Amino acid sequence: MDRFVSNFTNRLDAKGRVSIPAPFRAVLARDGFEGLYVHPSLDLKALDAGGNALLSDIDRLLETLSPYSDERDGLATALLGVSEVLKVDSEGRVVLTESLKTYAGVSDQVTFVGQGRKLQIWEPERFRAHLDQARATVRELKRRLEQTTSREPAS
Amino acid sequence: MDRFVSNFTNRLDAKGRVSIPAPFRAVLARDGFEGLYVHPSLDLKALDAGGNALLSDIDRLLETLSPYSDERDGLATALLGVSEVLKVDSEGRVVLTESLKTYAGVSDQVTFVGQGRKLQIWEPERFRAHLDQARATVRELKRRLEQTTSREPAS
DNA sequence: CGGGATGATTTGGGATACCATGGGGCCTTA
DNA sequence: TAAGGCCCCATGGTATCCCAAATCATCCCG
Repeated sequence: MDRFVSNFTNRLDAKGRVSIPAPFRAVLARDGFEGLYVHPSLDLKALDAGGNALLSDIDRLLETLSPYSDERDGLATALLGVSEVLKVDSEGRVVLTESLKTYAGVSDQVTFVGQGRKLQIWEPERFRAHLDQARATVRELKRRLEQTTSREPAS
Repeated sequence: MDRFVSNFTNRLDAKGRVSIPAPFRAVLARDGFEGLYVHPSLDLKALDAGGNALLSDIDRLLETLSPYSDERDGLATALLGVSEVLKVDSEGRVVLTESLKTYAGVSDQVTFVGQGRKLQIWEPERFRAHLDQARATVRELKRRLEQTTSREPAS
């Protein structure tokens, strides 16, 4: 398994360190990236994190824009300019910078959420709320699908 | 990591010296350039800086314009003509020239912002404002991309 | 089916190294 | 000789490393 799956909640210690969940560390190790690449999500109050896979996604996105264009500069600023490459200690922990914690509203606990090629870092309460809302959206979508197609519910 | 990522704010001392953030120094060292190449940004009240990678980007840009054209001369003047190659002292500090500081509105602090192959130098308050604007622009850009492609959000 | 027991993982803390910053003084240059 | 640039060393604060304790999960045996 080479992608981030499931979610884990860990606490920050007095020095602000958090353990990256072991399953996620395994994915990162296979990815081959030294450290943890983290940046604020563009539209959620959460952090996106990952390794080379995430980096190359960002690179690809930047390459679609012409050099020296405003769009590209803006994107580089909004992504690379506010990113951090966090060092991982020998126990698999990282320390989030102040600005990252502020952005995500993190204080003493964080929830790591698998997203396939990347992972997200949430303040636990916010993640619960986000999850509830996402489920509601999905239920709504499912209901609409069931109305247009005349198939029976898939449970 | 071979690109400029994240941002750091450092202060100028009484002699006008600023430390280049250590992670950026590491990138410059790998790039192999002696010193720090700096020029005013073409359209922002900030400075662009870097090493050989930035230099070769500029070269490539100039080559796209026909030799002896007014455009090329103008661009060469605006980039190369106002560039400085700053010496880096043994502690990794540089001294910005008066004209560079004036252009960027720098007084006693600067923010170094990673942009991948190059970095930018900002007066901290101006950078905050610029970042807000860049994020807004990117959100808009992302919305457009999501409409054209039917892929899932990249966050 | 319950109770340990074993190994992995997370959490904690002290020591250490690195880095941003400040200042002295020499040496060049005008 | 005065000014400025440059090199070197000193210091405080912070991040990193290494070792130890506690927590948790899994597996095995009774």
